[in-house]
Amino acid sequence: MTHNKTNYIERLHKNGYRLTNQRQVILDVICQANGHTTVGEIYYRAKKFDEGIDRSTVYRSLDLFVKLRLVILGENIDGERVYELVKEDQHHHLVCTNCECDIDIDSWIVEDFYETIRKEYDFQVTKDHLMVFGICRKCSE
Amino acid sequence: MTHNKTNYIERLHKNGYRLTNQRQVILDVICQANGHTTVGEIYYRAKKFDEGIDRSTVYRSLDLFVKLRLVILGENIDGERVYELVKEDQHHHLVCTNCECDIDIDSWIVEDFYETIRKEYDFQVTKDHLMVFGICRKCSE
DNA sequence: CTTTGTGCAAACACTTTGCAAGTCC
DNA sequence: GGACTTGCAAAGTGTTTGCACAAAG
Repeated sequence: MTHNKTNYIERLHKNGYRLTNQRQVILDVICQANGHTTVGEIYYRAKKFDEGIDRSTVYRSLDLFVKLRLVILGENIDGERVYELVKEDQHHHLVCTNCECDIDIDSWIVEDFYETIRKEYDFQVTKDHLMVFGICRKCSE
Repeated sequence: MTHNKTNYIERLHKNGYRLTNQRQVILDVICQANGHTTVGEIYYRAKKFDEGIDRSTVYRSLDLFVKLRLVILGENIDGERVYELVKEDQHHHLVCTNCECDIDIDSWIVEDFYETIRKEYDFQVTKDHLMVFGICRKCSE
């Protein structure tokens, strides 16, 4: 687990929520996935740690985590929701539609892009997590 | 209707598909919407022209239009599918999450961004239609 | 011991599919 | 006429909700 335990326990408690075993498991699973994971995958993996866990619990926990900004909600190219742990540094992704690999990109590239948009159109981009789809080097060879 | 009739009839016929009244209506409706429209909205509007039209027909037609590249499939910030007529020039969008306005942006801005990604990561972006969410000038005042 | 969270089951919304009847070319 | 399309109905998915019981603090 690379995620900081005390940090998210605190975040929950401060906001009047409790740390349950299920929430623990779900966070761990998202962390393990180390990238973008779908609800189905999270549920499937969570079952290995807690056989009795329910889909609704997964949905409810994910909603909560997003609200508390512990995880980020995005979409993959099929339009499915994908979840990912929040990290300290903003980052963005290049997702290959062929091999499904996921390359983190330096945020300056995206920042520059957003900055240009702000200058040209006076438009403040709020989405802090961009996913760009395409073909990676390996797959284009 | 700003869309070119002969053009899409030809496109259909060339690929062995027929122009039905329903398909006509659906294309017209997307054209009228003049921006991104959801399936629900398309269905709702199409009903005004053809009371008997079925949801499945809308879905099937949209799939076909996307396949024939007559319309583009995207997602709005809620993850819903949105459809839009293909225009000659590539373009991209700034969508305000507050007032829901939709600003077309010059494609050079996006091209530059994609080009940087290609140079830095050898990654060929394939998505030709980008939607960036944020707050527009009016709403930020 | 009080409040929050869970599992269960049912409801919901959105999308897809098989098929007989209808329609375009 | 023959292949392509449609409407209908039903089945799939994925997600949300109400409620009684369980668990956290």
